[in-house]
Amino acid sequence: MALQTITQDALVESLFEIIRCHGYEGTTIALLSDITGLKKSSLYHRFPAGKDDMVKAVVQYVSAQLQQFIIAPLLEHQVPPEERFSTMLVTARGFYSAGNKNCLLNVLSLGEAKDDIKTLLQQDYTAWSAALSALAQESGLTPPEAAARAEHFLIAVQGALVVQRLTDNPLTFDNCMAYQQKQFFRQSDD
Amino acid sequence: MALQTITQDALVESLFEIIRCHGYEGTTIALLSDITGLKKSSLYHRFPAGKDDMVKAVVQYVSAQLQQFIIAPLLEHQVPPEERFSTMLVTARGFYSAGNKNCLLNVLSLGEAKDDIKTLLQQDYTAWSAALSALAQESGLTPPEAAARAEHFLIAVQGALVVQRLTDNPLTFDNCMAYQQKQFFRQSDD
DNA sequence: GACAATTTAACGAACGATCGGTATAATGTC
DNA sequence: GACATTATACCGATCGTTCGTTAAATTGTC
Repeated sequence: MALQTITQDALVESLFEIIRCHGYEGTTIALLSDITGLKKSSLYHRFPAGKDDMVKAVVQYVSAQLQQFIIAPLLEHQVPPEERFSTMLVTARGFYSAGNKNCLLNVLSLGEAKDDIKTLLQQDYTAWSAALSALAQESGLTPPEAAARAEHFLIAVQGALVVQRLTDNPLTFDNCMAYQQKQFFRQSDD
Repeated sequence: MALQTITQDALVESLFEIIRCHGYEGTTIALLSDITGLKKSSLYHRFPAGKDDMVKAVVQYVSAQLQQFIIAPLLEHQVPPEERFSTMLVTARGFYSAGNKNCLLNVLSLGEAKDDIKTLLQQDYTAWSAALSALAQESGLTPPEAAARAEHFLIAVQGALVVQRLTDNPLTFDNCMAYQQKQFFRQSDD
């Protein structure tokens, strides 16, 4: 096999950064070619089904990352719940570059991506939410209240990313996450 | 003057609905033409500077709507703060169709819209946030805490819209707003 | 009020550029 | 030489945009 100039993983990682920044319609094959350094034909060699194939590979890559570095650590029963939550916050902060990079869930659910791609995004959200809900239940909350906390937190994540992008205030995400950490484990009051 | 087949206001309203749904790159002149009923060349007659001109008109239209129906009522000093907040929630719910329609602030800040357009969006966010902050101060909060409440609320709005679009759960927005109303006027606890 | 001159709105057709995609030839490695 | 990979060239379709024209309403002049 001839030597690959770039590994598939590194390539998908590049595609991911472009798509999360430019969205589905804003991401053109020419742009992908420019940034990855691979000519169009090489991209089509790697992804025979074209643009949708590339997007789907990126979504699957992100799903795997989410599962491995966010969801799995959330379910580590030997670690205290508060510590697992803090670990997740650190990981998520890195994933979103302290709130300066967009979430693929927002970007691709807005665009005209195909339905099977949107289904994958929905599954990612559901998985993250379920892990958070399980964590909240471990800390003593009822199932419905745990589900509400999980949803509130993920709403805060998505909202903080939007607002930070809107305002250029680099502390929006961090401030919001610090507040959410307190809220997530607060005493039940409603 | 030759008779207009559609008023400028109705035209901009149509453009707004298309752009908030398809985003900047996803909105093509052909699509605008199909939905408004005006041919492409007629759209250029109304908006000589082209697509950016149309987008800017939409943003200015939304800014005016925001000012008139959201911000001004928030600052009506003769009405109790809680009532003004409730009124805003009703208006915002209609504006976002109970969470089923996107916010232009999110959609256009993601796309490759020109910088002057993004500046307008930023001003809209700032104006809304400032009005909320003033309201929170009226209800007895310190300026920094009032600003934090305003930001938290707008983060919740943006986040709820993203999550509802992601999950197809039609109650996400309403549930989130009901929770935020309680949070906005709660006793200071941090 | 009659009627030419002007302005406005809308249109069909076409522009160059770029879109996503596809051949086919050249390259490099074993 | 076999074969995976990359490069060159090209395709039809669509992108945003511009042009030239027509029809209708307004304005100016008598």
